[in-house]
Amino acid sequence: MLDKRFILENSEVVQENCNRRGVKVDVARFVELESQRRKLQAEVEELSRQANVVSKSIGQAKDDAERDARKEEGRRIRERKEEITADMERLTAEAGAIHNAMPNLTHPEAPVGGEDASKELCRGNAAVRPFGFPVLDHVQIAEQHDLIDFEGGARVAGHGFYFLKNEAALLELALQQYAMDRLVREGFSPTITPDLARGDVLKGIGFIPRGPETQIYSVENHDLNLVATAEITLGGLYAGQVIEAEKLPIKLCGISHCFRTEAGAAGRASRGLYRVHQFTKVEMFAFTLPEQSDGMHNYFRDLECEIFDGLGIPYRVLDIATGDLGGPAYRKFDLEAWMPGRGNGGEYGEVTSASNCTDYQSRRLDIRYKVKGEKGTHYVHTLNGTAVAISRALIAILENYQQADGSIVVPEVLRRWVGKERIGGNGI
RNA sequence: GGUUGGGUGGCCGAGUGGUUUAAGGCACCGGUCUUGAAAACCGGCGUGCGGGAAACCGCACCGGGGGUUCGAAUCCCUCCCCAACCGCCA
Repeated sequence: MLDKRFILENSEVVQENCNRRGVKVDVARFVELESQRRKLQAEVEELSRQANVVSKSIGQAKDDAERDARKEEGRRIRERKEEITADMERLTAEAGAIHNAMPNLTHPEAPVGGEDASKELCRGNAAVRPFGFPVLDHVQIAEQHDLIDFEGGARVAGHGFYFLKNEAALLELALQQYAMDRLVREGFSPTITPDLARGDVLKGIGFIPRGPETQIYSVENHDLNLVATAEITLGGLYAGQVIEAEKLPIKLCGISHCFRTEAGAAGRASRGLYRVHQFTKVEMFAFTLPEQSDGMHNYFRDLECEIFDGLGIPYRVLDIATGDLGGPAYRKFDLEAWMPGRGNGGEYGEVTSASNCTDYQSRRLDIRYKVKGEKGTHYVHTLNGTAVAISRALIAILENYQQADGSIVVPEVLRRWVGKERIGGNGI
């Protein structure tokens, strides 16, 4: 959510920003409604002031006649106030709907355009391997080694659910350990987060908890929803709080299960583990001072690169174009890992995403900071980034590390947790 | 799931219809004292919105919403949340 005063004073900038991001918003209409609303608010406040004066005078009235006259006057003033308040509330509702639809401002360096305009910034250390044998995709590999049971998942919970088995289960734990271990050494506070959250928290982060378009599973008869990412719970952790400035930046990392309905995603490339209703993710989150958020964003991106370089997986880094940014993001970097079994001869597939949401989420969640000795408070900046989304990382590992003999080499950094160097093949 | 008690400023906490302009304390800021610090003392100090160059002024805010009243932190209704205990349970 943008600062209303900023919108009023910079309506052309805001309109231009919405256009670039492909969001249809009538900023001029908002300015008109909001200006009118402010006028009415001033009137309401003036009537309140008069009514307060009258009420106070009643306590000191000399006799009943005067008291009754004053009461009547107070009643009249408040009636008029009610009428104007009703008008004001109509304007507030309409202006609020427009305000709510406005996306965040955009980083000046973010490439302008649609999805195709996203710009490749760099590639990882590992080169794409030449395979001298027919490449299998992760579904085939998993079947060969009894690693994933999609049929069992479907029987229990329907399409999009699965059981990880054997080394795949160990790999999930290993990836969690690997990512958490790395982040803790960077000074992140490790957390295990709730997998459900209240509707207000979801909305504050920028998700829509209910309704036909929702990506979120919600629990019947409760204001609770299965989280789509630990970004929701980590961001919500400080909702309504005022943080002392010297405690910033706060860096958290959290493990959660992530649940997504994937409504409307039917037909898109989604074989196997790529697009599922549940997966596990290690997430980074930070609360920062405004001047720290750009640096923190680059830091998140670099950590994601380090993590995938450590796994030895080829990837590219994208600076996401304006038209493809979600509402809260000011700028977003994605890592796309090379998935040799994807598409026809391999494709890059998104494995992580790091967003700087500036004060867009903190305004909705009411997360502020206070500088010692200064008056007033300011909104913090929030950032989130994927350390490891297990399901997609598994795809990349299985497909990139497959060998001519059908075995899969376990990435070196994960061996201490998986307990072996190779899945299948000679090592069976 | 049951019972009881709660929700008041950054924190603790008083406050049963108008002397509350939300007491008091902690923390914080400034000052006096001191070689320095601590202590003590004096003063300041909530958030948001609007107006103003500023000093400052106005309005709103005591979990959310609604109601009674000239006037509500206070009374009524309703919802939410938190805690403790009991039951069940990994």
